[in-house]
Amino acid sequence: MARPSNTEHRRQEIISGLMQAMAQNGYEKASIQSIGKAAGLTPGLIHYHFKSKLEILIALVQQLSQLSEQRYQRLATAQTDAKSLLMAYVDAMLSVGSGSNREAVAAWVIIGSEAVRLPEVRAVYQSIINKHRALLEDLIQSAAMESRHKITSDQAKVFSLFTIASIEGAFQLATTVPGSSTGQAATVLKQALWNLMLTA
Amino acid sequence: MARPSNTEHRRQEIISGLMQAMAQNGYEKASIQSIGKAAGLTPGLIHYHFKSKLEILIALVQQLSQLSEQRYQRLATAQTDAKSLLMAYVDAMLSVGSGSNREAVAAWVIIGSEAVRLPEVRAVYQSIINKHRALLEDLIQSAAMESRHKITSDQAKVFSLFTIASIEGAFQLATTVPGSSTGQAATVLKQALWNLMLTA
Amino acid sequence: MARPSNTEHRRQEIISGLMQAMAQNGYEKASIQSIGKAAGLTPGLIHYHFKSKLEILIALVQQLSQLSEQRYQRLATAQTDAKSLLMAYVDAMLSVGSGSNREAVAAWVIIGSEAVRLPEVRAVYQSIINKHRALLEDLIQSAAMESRHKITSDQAKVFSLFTIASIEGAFQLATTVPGSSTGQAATVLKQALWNLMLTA
Amino acid sequence: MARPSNTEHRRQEIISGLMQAMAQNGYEKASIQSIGKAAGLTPGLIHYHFKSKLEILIALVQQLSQLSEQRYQRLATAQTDAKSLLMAYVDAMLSVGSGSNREAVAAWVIIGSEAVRLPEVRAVYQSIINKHRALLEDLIQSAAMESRHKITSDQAKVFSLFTIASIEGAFQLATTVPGSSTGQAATVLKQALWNLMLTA
DNA sequence: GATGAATGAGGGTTCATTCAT
DNA sequence: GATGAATGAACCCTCATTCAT
Repeated sequence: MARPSNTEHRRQEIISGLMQAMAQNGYEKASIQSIGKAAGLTPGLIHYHFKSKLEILIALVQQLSQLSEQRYQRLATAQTDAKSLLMAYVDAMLSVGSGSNREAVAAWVIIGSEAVRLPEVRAVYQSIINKHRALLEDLIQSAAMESRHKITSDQAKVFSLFTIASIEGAFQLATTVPGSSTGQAATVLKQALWNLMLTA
Repeated sequence: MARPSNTEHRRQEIISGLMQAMAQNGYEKASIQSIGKAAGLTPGLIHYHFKSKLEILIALVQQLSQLSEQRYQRLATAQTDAKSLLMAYVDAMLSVGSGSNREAVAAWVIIGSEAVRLPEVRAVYQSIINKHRALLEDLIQSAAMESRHKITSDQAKVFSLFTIASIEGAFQLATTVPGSSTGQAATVLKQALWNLMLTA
Repeated sequence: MARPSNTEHRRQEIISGLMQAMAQNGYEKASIQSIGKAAGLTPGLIHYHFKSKLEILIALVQQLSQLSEQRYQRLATAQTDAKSLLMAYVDAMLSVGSGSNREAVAAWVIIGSEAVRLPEVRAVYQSIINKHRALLEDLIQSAAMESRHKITSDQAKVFSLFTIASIEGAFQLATTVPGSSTGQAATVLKQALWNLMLTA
Repeated sequence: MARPSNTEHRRQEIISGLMQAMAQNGYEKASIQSIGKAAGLTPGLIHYHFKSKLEILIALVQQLSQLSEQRYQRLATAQTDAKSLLMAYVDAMLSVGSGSNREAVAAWVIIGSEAVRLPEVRAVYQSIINKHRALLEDLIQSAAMESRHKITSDQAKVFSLFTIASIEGAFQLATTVPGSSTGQAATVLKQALWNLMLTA
């Protein structure tokens, strides 16, 4: 009797459409029209599934966050010691190679700058960053303990933020500067982070 | 009698107006009207001094770049050894404290994301980054030589990019995440960079 | 086995839904969605029972008219003399106290203004007003005769229109101006109307 | 040097355009396009002079209120006694005959119903009504005193509201019911009001 | 140099209505 | 009867840019 719902599927299409449009033109210039064209949907339908363009953006932010977390979880299961877990984190964040991921990285860079002005985006962005901070502090403390180094809580916090900053910056450069690769960034960051912990 | 030209002054006011408006609302939402309000000028006058809104943005990018270079030059003159020069570079980039500089940092973060989609901005952004890369490679090589460490050209390149990424990322976090400071970032980055060079 | 028709029940729910939505947002802003939400029905179902939104409005107009007529009939049966019938008419129109009736009054005020522009609404509205005019003229003539006053047909017409105008205006004020009550309006109108007839 | 401002003139054109469009199609259906067509202006220009459509409506409400007050002031200067002043008030409100005034009356009826749902309109509408209430109470008290009748403050209040209701209702009928004229309404209302005061 | 009115294109969003299920 | 996805047109509004003054 009732028509079956395809909302989840459509929402996913729309979110992907925004990601594509955003990677090319930024958020403001990613018009509902262009999102619709990328997703093969009409503007009216997009607003049937999302109340506003901002809501699509929020959904995209959350999805990108989930994907990177999944990448970490996948890499993490293979590790046995704490140091490897920490390194796996860096790899999970920066090992983005495929074509669709280029769009994801570009979208994430743009999200970072939208977080500057859009309170709703900023809120979600901050909560994601804070989740990463907490995770990283744990990883750093565990790795330090494992290798019998003393690290204060403050140092763990600072190293954690530094790690995140390096990753975000690597995304920025990877998106805008030819000849910069996130892969190399991962290698250096892992080295730098470990050095920091040893010399703390 | 012709009145004395105040073009340069006006252009400066307009550039500052864009910076303020952009720090609050991003580039796309920084309307000519809002730039005018921030600068105390009318829309018509803005287009008298700049052909287009994009031209103002380009001018702002160049100006912010010059300002950071001047900060470095000022710090550099006080240094005598190569390591100190390298450290001075990091400090110059990240020692941004005053209120008006908060706007500059926010504007720079937004510029980074506009570089993703606007070819003209990307071109200028890349040339700035490349200038920094070249400078940093020199600084790193010099500092390494000074302390009698061997660093390959490739390593210098990678360290240089990593340094820039960490700085850009620190700007991003400083603008969007409370509790993150560029000052702390400078301290850690200097430590990390020096460690990298020693263990290279 | 055919399921028993609930069309009449559904139609009634939809009409009530429009009344609620209209009282809050006016006719134009009473979307099919909002009517559906107020009635607990889906947009598709509403269009199954009504060809168009305008049709629902027409049905509401007629229903409100019937309700007020029923109120009059109920009050009228208790009266024995012509003057009391006339007063009962005024009371029936203006004695609207309960909460759901606040919505009815608001809806009626809005209907009055929709009658300005929508020919279909205007036609129904006019026929309702004309029915009231005819009834009132009769009531006035009867009451006048009963008390042995001579009233011309023209005077009856004018008094009748004046009465209706006072009632409609009382609705308008009751809906928009705090401190105005239809109850007080009824008292004064009855007094004024009777005076008019005596001094005619 | 500077271009002379024609804002006031344009604003007036726009307000008149809204009045025309509203009288025909109501407020919601009076699109910025249709207002522009009525005024010979482009939509963009309308928004240059008014921040929003609602702002135009508010301006129209205030203007209509001022016009009716001016009509009263003009009639009032010719009067010497209090009763005549009171009657002049009724005449000023209801003596609207010319073609452009038909539009004004229709617009006012629609405004009354928009006051039901738009808080900003309601606020202005209420303040206008309250100004009239205060004026009418004064006029009624003065006329009563002049003719040596005692009227309580409460009675004056109630008569004042009743008068306003009758006027608003007369507008409603004049706009939607053929054969109803505000002129006749004025005659009856004056008679009714005076009777009320004498028999109070 | 400077003003501010004016344009025109395009933006996000709403919504009555239709229709496959 | 009932659902809810889908459409397409229209709406209000924003804005970079132009230009007469």
